[in-house]
Amino acid sequence: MNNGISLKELAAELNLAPSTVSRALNDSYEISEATKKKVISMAEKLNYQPNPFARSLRENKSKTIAVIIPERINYFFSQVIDGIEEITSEHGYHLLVYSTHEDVEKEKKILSLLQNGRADAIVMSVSSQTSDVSHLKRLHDRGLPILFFDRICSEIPTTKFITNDYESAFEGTKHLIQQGCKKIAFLMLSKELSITKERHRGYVDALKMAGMEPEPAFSLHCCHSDEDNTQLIRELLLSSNRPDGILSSVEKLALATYQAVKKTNLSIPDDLKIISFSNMSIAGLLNPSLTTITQPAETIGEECAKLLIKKLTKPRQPDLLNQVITIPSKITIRESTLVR
Amino acid sequence: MNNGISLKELAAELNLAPSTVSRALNDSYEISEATKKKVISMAEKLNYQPNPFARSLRENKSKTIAVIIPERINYFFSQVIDGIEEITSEHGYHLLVYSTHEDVEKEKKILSLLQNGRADAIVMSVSSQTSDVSHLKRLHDRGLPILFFDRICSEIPTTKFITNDYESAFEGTKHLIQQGCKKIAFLMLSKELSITKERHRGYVDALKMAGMEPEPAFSLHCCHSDEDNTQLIRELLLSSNRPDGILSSVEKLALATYQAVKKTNLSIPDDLKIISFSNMSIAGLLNPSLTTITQPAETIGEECAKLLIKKLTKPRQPDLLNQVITIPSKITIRESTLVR
DNA sequence: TTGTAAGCGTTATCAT
DNA sequence: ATGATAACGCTTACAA
Repeated sequence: MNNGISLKELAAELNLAPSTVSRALNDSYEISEATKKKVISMAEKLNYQPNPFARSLRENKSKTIAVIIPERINYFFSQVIDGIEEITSEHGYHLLVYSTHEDVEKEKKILSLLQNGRADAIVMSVSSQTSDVSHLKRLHDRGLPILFFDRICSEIPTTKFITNDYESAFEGTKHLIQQGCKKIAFLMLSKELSITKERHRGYVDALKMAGMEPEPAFSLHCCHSDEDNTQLIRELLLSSNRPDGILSSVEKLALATYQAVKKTNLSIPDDLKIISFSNMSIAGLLNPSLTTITQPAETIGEECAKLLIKKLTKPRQPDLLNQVITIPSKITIRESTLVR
Repeated sequence: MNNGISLKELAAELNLAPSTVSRALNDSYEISEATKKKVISMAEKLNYQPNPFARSLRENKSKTIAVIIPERINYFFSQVIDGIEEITSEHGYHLLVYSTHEDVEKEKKILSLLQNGRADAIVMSVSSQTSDVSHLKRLHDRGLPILFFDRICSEIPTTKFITNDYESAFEGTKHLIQQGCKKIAFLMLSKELSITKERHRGYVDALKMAGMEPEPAFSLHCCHSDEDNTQLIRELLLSSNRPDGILSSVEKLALATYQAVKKTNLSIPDDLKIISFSNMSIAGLLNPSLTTITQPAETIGEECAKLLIKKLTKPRQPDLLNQVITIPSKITIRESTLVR
C-alpha cells in the first residue's frame, strides 16, 4: 500500500534539509518559530505521517506494549485491557494482544516472539500451566520490562498488581460459614497459580478459624474444559459426602457449578451455597443471582499502564521495583448464598 | 533493553558477509547447503532474532494486522478475535487490537494512526456512531486492505463477513409471533448500523407476513449506557401500550431488558417474551434462560483471517472482492419465549 | 538557525 | 557461491 510521503519528500517540498524538518516536527529548540510553522502546516497539508518502523529502528523503541492473557472470552481480562488501553493510548502506545489459551507452550512461543524488541514492555497474567518460568526470566534478564497482574510470578523480581486474594477468600469463606455451610469446597484451576495459592490459604484459614478441618477431597482441581469441569463438579455434588458450600476461585468454575447443579436435583442456595470470584456484570441476572467477589479489573489495568508509561517515557528510570501492589476486591452478596 | 545480536554480528562470528548470512537464513537457493547449516546452527546457538523494524522498513510490511472493535467486554467480539488470532498466529502475524468504545471520534483517531503502515491490514466492525465513512474510505483508497465483519460498511468496496441477519431476525420474530406475541418491539443500538438495518427489515417483514403493523414507538433506539438503556426499556414496558414481545438486535439490550423487567412487576416469559442476538455461553443460566440467535463468531474471525492471509502472503493478489459473505446464525429456544 | 552525513538492521542489486 | 554496497525513513552528532 501507499504509505504517503516521506520526510525527505516533505523536506524537498519545503526546500529544507530533512534534518531541519525532522527537528521542526519534533519541536526542537534550535528551529525558528517561523520555519516550525511552515513545516507543520505543510506536513498537515500533505498529510505527512512518520514511518513508525524507521523511527523504531532508529530509536530502538516500538511504542508498543504486549499484553498476554490466558483467555480472551473473560470479563476480567477484557476489563483489564480496557484499563490498560485507556492510559496507554493517550501516550501514543499501541497494544499487541495475545491469548495463551491457558497453554504454556503457546505462552513460550509468544514470549519468544517478543525477544526482538517488537514490544517495549509486557503486561501479563500467566497461564494455569505455567510453573517453570525460565521463558519469563529470560526476557526479564534481557531488560525487557515485564509487569504481572492477577496471576503473578513471584520468581521474577518486578512489580505485580493483584487484588487482596487472601482476605477476599477468607471473607468469602467466612460468609459461607455464617450462612450455615458446614462442608465447604474450594474450586481451583491449577495449584501452581498464584491466585490459587492465596485464595486457598484464605479459605483454609477461615475454615480453621471456625474450627473446621479442610477436607482434601473438597479442594477440587479443575481444568480448562467447561464440559470436564461440569462433570467433575457434578461428581463432587453426587458423592455421599457432598459439600453444602462452594468458594470458586475463578468465574468459569462458578458457571460450571451452575451447569452441574442443573444436572442434579440439588438447588442453589438451599442445598448448596456458592460464592465466586467473578467480574460478570450480569451476576445478578443468573438463576439464582450469584454472590461475587469482584476484582477492580479496570483499575488494575490502569495502574499497570500508568507505572509502565512512567517507566518508559521518563529517561533513566530505575527498574520496576520487586513489589506486590494490592487493590482490594468487593464482595456483593446475592441469592446464591441466601438462607431461606 | 538488550535486543540480542544483529545480523552483522552473527556474520562476523561466522566470518561471512551479512548478505550471505541473510540469504542463508532466508533459505536462498544461491547458498550452499554447507554454509546454510553452519549459519543456522550458529544463529540458534547465539539466539539470533531478526529485528522486526529493520525488516519492516526494508520490506514495507509489518507482519501485523489491526483489529478494531466497538467494545472489548463482549462475547461476540472476543470470540471473533480468538478466531482471527487462531489463523494469523500460525502465519507469524501479530494482532494490534483497538476498541473504539462506540465512539466514532476514537475510531477516526485509531484509523489515522494506521495510515503509516503500522499494520498490513485492518479487520473491523464499525462503531454505532459511524455514518460518515470518509475516514475508512481514505485508508481503503490508499490501498490498505480493510475487511469488515458484522457491522459492515457498504460504501467501501471490499469483502464483508456477516451472519444472515435478515433471516435470523425474521425467524426470531416469527418465533415470537408463534408463541403468541401480539405487540413486538425491536431494540437497536443505532439506526446507522448495518446490522440494525438488516435485522429491522427481517423484523418488519415477519410482522407484515403475519398481518401485523410495525408500530414506530416499538422500534426502540437505545444508546451505549446500560443504565440509560435500562431506563428507556423500563419506560417502554410501563407505557399503557406496552409490548408483549421483544427482539433485541444486540446482546447488551437483552440484558438491559432483564434489568428493566426486574424493576417492574412484569415477568418473562409470562408478560413479555424476548429473543436476542447473543453469544453468551451462559444464556441458559439466566433467569429465565434466554432464547438466543447465536452468531458464528469464531468462524467469522477465522474466515476473515484466512482471506486476509491469502491476500497478504500470495504475491500479486487482486484487491479484496466487493462482496458480502454470509455465515448463518443459530437459534436456540429457551425459557424466555416459552408459553406456559 | 540550518545543512551534511552517518547509522539503526535488514534485504536486494550488482559485482566477483 | 559469496561479498560489497545501496537503500528503506528516520534522528542525531557534527559542521557551517
